[in-house]
Amino acid sequence: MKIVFMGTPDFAAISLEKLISRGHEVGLVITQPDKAKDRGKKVKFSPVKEVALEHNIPVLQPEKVKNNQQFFDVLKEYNPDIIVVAAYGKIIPKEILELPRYGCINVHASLLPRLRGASPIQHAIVDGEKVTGVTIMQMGQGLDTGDMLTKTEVEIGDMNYEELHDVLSVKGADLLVETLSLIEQGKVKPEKQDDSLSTYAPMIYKQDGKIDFGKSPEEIERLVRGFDPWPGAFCNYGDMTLKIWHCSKVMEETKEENGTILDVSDRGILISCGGKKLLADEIQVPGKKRVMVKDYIRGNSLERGKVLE
RNA sequence: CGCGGGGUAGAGCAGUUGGUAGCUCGUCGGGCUCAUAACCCGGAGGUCGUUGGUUCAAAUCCGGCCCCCGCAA
Repeated sequence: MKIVFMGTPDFAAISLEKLISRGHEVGLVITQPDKAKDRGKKVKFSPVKEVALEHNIPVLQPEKVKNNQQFFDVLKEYNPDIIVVAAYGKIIPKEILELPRYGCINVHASLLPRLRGASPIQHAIVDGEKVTGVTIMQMGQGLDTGDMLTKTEVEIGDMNYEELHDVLSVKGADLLVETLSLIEQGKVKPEKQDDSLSTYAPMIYKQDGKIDFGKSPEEIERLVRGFDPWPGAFCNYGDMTLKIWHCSKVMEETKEENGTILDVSDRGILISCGGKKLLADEIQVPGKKRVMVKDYIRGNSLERGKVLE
């Protein structure tokens, strides 16, 4: 089958790599335009573009895919049998979805209909899901609402965002290869999503990592874990931003104001939250690397009694 | 040229009116103790990111380069 691949970040790059290594005919790759990111405004290629270049596959980076006749014409001329989409980053118009013989399929990192949207991996953790996974679906109208073709499950356990992301990206790539072969053999059985069971995983912004100490230790721990390593959960210690990279819940009660530093020791910072306690043992301050609290307090001080906001 | 912080013993930090470096922890050895993440004594461990320059003398002043990180995108 002639395949067009549309994707942008690492999650998608893993799938693209897999397709190529399994000998699939990927003749065209679509990814987001290069952007000046990070310090010093360096222009970086998307991971998907890197993989495509490595294998000498033509890359297109249209600013927009909707109402872009020129782009549409190129796709039409290539005449793919199927378009594989994985975390592309833009809504794909109906005319493109209907262009290939087998339409467009999407690799989505959740067990649909749960966690539809832009950041299913982080939210799987933050929302407290026990199990998540990858769903390959036929793309149609609506956001991640298409018919499901195949699924694979993963138990979250105590994985953080990065670990879960890595597991899902590999599982997703494997599932994609399997699914393509099922499609070729005409063995897929599309299954409708039950909208009543759906949840939504909206795009994550840095500000979403702000810790609300009014929440329970469990919720805060999930936020910290789900946002590790990006964008990270943080709070304010005086006028300094304090990121918390790892913490655990302590099931003792306290009547101290939420956010109060109850104790500081080699074990970590004991913080009052939601009437209970949270022990943060790995932190980071501006300009420094993340570090265990026991190391941080060797040369820095954290005042007991101070209230984190 | 986006703004900014930083690279000093294994770890976290101090030391910038220039005079070859110090603290806490860890580590090694010894002591005390029923015992200890406690306490006492002693030791090892540092080309002060790199490279030029100024100087009698540079971690400390000046220039280039490398690397790490926060913000903003």
